[in-house]
Amino acid sequence: MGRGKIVIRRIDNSTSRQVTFSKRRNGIFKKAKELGILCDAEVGLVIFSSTGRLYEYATNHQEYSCL
Amino acid sequence: MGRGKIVIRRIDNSTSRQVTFSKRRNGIFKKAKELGILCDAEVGLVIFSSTGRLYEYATNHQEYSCL
DNA sequence: AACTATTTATAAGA
DNA sequence: TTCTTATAAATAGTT
Repeated sequence: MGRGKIVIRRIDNSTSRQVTFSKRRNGIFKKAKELGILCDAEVGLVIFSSTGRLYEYATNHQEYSCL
Repeated sequence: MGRGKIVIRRIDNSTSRQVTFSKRRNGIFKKAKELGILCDAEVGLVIFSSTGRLYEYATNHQEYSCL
């Protein structure tokens, strides 16, 4: 989705790769949250960037079943 | 995305919820794969449906660093 | 960091 | 349930 169609292969330019990583990481986290809410699913997502930085998400449908 | 705009809240109708789950699960797995390839990232994704079924994905950038 | 032209995902319908 | 398609949403390239 964008000005041009892209082929899914490693982005060689590291600046472009970092920009795309940032945009798409946000996108997939949003999708994960939506899936959890819409479909009452539990979702865990863990991402390591190529520089080794960690990003993570997990659904938290608060049940408090033991209170 | 679709014929109408939706609000992000739990889908009450279980048939609709299942259909949406199936569509969006496919979508997010595709996004996970693309992110891994495009950005050379490592991605792990685990999803439990509301019926308790497990779906999972992890990148596998084959390195064979110890061969 | 914004913008926007375009591609992609998908909600609703068949 | 698989296919279609109108429309919403994501995002690639640009500024």
